[in-house]
Amino acid sequence: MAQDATGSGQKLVIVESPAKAKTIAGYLGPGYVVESSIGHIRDLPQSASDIPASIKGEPWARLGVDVDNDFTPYYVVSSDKKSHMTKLKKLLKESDELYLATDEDREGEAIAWHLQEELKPKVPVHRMVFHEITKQAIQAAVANPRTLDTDLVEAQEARRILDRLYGYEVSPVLWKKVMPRLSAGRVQSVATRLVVDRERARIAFRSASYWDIEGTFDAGERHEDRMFPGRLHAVDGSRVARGSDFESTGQLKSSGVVHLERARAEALVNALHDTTFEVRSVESKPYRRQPYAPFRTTTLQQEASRKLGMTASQAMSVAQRLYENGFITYMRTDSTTLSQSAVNAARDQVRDLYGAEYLPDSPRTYASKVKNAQEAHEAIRPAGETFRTPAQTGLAGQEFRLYELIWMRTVASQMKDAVGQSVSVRLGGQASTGEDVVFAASGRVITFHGFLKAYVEGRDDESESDDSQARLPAVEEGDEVSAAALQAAGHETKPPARFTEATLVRELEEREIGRPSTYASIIGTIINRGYVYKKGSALVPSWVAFSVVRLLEEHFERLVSYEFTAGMEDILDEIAGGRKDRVSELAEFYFGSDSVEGLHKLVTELGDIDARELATFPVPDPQGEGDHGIVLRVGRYGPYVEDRDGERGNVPDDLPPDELTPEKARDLIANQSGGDVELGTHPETGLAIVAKAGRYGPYVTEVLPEDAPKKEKPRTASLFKSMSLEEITLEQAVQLLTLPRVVGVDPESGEEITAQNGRYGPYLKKGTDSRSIESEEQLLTITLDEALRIYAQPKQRGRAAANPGKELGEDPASGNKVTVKSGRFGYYVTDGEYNATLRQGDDHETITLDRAAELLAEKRAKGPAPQKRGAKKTAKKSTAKKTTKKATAKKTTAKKK
DNA sequence: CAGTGAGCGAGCTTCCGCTTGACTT
Repeated sequence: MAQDATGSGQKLVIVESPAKAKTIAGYLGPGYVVESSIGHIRDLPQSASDIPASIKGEPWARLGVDVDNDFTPYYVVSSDKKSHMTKLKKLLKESDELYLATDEDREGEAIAWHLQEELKPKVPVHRMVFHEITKQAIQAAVANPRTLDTDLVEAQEARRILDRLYGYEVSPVLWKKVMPRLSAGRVQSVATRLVVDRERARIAFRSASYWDIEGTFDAGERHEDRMFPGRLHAVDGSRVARGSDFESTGQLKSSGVVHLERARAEALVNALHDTTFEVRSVESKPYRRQPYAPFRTTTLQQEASRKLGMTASQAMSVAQRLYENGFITYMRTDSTTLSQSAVNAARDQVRDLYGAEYLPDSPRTYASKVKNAQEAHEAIRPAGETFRTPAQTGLAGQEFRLYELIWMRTVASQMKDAVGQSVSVRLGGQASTGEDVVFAASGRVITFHGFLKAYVEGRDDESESDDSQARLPAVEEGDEVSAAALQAAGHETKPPARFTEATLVRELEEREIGRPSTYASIIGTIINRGYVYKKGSALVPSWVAFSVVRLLEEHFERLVSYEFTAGMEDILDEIAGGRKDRVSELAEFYFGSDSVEGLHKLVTELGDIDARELATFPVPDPQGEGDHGIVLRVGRYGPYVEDRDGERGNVPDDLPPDELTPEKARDLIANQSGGDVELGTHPETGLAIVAKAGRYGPYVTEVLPEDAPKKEKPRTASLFKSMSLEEITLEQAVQLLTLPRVVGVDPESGEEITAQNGRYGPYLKKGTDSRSIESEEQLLTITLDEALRIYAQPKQRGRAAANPGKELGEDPASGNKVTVKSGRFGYYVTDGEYNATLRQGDDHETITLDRAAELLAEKRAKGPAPQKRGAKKTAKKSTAKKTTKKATAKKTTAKKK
């Protein structure tokens, strides 16, 4: 069995993170070599270049999963992990035993399994697990190993394969129907939908305005806090409406409340000038607040955002540095549990810093708030068996501030509750106009601050936080109180706030979507795809996101339902428990069942997805002006608005969807034509000449009279590269419009030679024979003699003449000359017969003959001409071609930007 | 989204989760 063993007695322990390896090595001592896997070591092929040759020809190669044979996944060692795997193999060779000590969760178990598959150990293998990194825990773990949990690995593979099928099958639908390079996925699509849904709610929102009275009251000089604020609460026994009494439609939803308008509120203020108020009631309730649980990834991200203004990824990268340098425990965790030694350290610090009266009798524990928590790690806390105070760390800047936050939160989590009294006072009085009015004042007195002494959580809105509320004087029922100031105050109900990074992450976590290691990058994904952009800290969806979300909702409803992931988690749990089978679950997802429509069918039957319809939205109409007939369309070149007459206007990329109104749209349409530069009238035709910015760049055109026959098209001409919209003169425009210009007649053939500008630059044309010329200016100046001289030369075909390329040498296979050339799709090598585009990682400057020969050989292997391989294949080919066309068009515009 | 003239090689995009550096600015 241990024939390869060295007899050295050395044991190899593999964990996931290098920082962890370092710490654990210290706890295990000599005889153990601790290395890390640095996360996952292999994965399904990510792109075409990763696909192993053995499966390249398969129809499912693109997926990396053999959907027809039990969804067998094909894994490849990621290129950046190859050298690391060599190192691990070498270490294993020198060892007698292998401990797979990856995290004890679904992904960790899978990493352990992949390691075993890839390392093929011939020595005994143990699975070792621990949930906290203390000497005790580590030594206990190494003494009590178990075996690999293959059901858990199955669950991970199911998760991985499902995500691949979802992502790699649905994304191409978006390329075809919306735009190339878009993406869909179990997590990102729901995240995008959340942002879009919120924007929809904002668009549908109708604000309501309401008034009340703000007062400052004076309880008299015998009170310490004599002045206190109060707000109008009721008039003649009916409660005054406040924000929460209104629907999002602006309608009042509560009955029996008075909706105060400005005039009534101001009249009341006047009628209360001489009123003396009486305390009608004083209600006091005990107040008690428990400390917050220690940080996990999402709560750390939220507080770092609220208190330190960090983005989710900034918070994570600062935390990463703290972790690597041994200041905090692992920062990607869904657990709020503290190890015993951490609890002790926190309690010690409470006693030292705040005194024993702040220390609860027994340690506090926090139940997990996360339903699918995998609890492979501790909560995020200061590292070590005793905590360093921030000052003792020697840290500075962001690292200091984040450490301080983590330290305070951890210590506070082991402190006593804050207790006090919440007091609510009602003041009554009579207006001179006869109404009975009631004002309300509320306050809080904290008698014991408890944990609030150490830590107060930030708020997303500016409502009162836990430690700040007005103090009220100790008034009693029947006391007289005067109003020091009264003022009518107007309010408006506000639409639901946009998500920020932090609130979106919190929402995703609550819906069990995404994992601690991915929360920050989800934001990056939806921003990079152009689904969402940041306006300050708010996340605003683009119109493309509206299109994509609508397509997914209408055709892949289940996949973007907010419950999909939760349902998947349940199934994965069943698989992990050995009660369900990976293959049949994936088969149901992909091929469907009686109750579920399969993904495969959905993505192959796209005929009824009407792309134009999906990309068309009526412009929101908050004023209710009725049928304004203006729509927004998401076009290839971005969003634009179009009115009934087909007049269009570009919508700026940074105009938030909820700010687009019919009025704004009309503005955009008007400005579109207003953006044209009127140059004057043509001296001969009398027509107005305008310069415009067009799809192919700036151009000039003439404005035909309204009554001109439809057939008649205005003359147009692109500006020369030396001209600009700002500087062009009428004279230049008139000259441009003379193009195409007749240069003369070829005496030999009798054909007319003309000079004009075209797609590929300036050229001459004689019948069907065309020749490029050097400069645009020549279009206006070239003489017949010069033109004839050009035609006397043989036609230079292709780029070959202009760009002969660089010769590399002779192809050993064909014996042909191999050259590198630059073409429409970038650089390629050719041997005169076959052409092969350079791949990612190839460089046209440095490419060698060998590499070129390799590329050409691959090309040759594919056969000379595309072979017919049955009707199905041909059909597929034609759709592929269509996307190609789209992609090229998109590229052109992208460049222009 | 203005309208032009030929002809040259297609190949690839995309998912979620685990981890760090290696990059550039």
